[in-house]
Amino acid sequence: MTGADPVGAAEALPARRLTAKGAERRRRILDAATELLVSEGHAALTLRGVAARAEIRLGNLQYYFPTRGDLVAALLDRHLVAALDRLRGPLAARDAATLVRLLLDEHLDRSLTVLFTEVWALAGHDEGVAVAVRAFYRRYEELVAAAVSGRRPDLTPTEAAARARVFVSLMEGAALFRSGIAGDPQADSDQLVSSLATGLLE
Amino acid sequence: MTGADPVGAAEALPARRLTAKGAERRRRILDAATELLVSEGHAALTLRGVAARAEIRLGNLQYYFPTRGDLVAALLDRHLVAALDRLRGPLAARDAATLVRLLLDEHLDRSLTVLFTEVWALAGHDEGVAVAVRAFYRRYEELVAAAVSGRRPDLTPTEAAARARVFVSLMEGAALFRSGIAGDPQADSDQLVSSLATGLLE
DNA sequence: TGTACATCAGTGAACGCGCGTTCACTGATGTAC
DNA sequence: TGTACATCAGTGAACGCGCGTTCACTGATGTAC
Repeated sequence: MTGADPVGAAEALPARRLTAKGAERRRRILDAATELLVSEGHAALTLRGVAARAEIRLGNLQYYFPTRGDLVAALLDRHLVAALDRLRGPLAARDAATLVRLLLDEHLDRSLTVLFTEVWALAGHDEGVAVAVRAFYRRYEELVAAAVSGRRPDLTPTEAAARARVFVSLMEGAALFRSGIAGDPQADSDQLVSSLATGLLE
Repeated sequence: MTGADPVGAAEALPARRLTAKGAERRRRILDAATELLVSEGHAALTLRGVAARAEIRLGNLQYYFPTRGDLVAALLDRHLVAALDRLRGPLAARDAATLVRLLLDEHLDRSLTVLFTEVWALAGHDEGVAVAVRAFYRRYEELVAAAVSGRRPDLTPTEAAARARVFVSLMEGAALFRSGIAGDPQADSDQLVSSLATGLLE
């Protein structure tokens, strides 16, 4: 997937207009691919498997995604865009503690975390994916930095950016321990994460 | 890999004595497999690829690891044990700030982090791997909790455990942003991570 | 020290299977006049 | 409203390839007497 575009850039399909039906089918294919990726992993994400889960023929799938690389690129793009969208609500919260709670609540969704572990693993071996992933986190950090600066106008942009990065690090690390992958949620550490994260924001 | 043993348990090979030469060859095979896993990812970890990199024949590889599952299980075991071993030095440091610095220095090794993203992804789809990974992090947390309790005997075991988990979360999250996967090291955020982590220890 | 034998280590060919991809084709839908 | 045609959508068969695994076999090494 070399040359994948950064977050939200043009999709992987060659220029071609899609009818409403075509767009809907494309969505169903990506839904099926997501399910397969989350439940079985990247190695099990085969074109035949996706087609079967989307209840279409292999050839039809390839009409929308000519190669496996096209499918993976579109899948990555979709989920990075969706993840950024999910951030906007919580980040708009007035109260810092509420902001943190909303973000942490989302991290309890195991399938989201499983998906991101796949993305991280992919980024480790594919520079195109890595570029998109780093662009995603840059945006994530910028959004958090803006939330910090809004609360603490006395901080320099550099200080706010550093807090933002540590905030995101803590959140991503905590996700591993709250999704069942590296551990299961614990009330005491959840509270400590919350207070640390809240402290970074204000 | 269903039924993988927890960290450091018996290896995946059927009971069979290994000569010094056999043990050495087994080590070389796991070295080759590690290189391949880090550079190309789990999907590219094929028996033929490992054999080629270890400069042995496929059949010879299968003498040591009859199935791919055996190889992956042994690889996982080796690296979880090695990761725990790497912790013991830093965790024995007298000074909390030194402890944190030593741990963070290790996280700059990109290949170690890439390896762990693969392990996390694997754990997301394979309950056997997940059991081993959770056991690993339980040990990791216990070691950190002991380091906390040594410095802060006034804390209850529960409080020390919560601090330990948050400490490990922060470290794992920071690894993503200091290995080039989700971002590249930044002096300001590195320092903030250090002070937060140090604060959790004392 | 020699010999017989068990076990360890390594070889090479073959297997069936699922993979991504290619391709020629048919049918459905939209559009221009 | 009808007709011709381009484009969109979907089908089905086939391809070559690399995969994990099986197996019969040979050679090297260790061990018991």
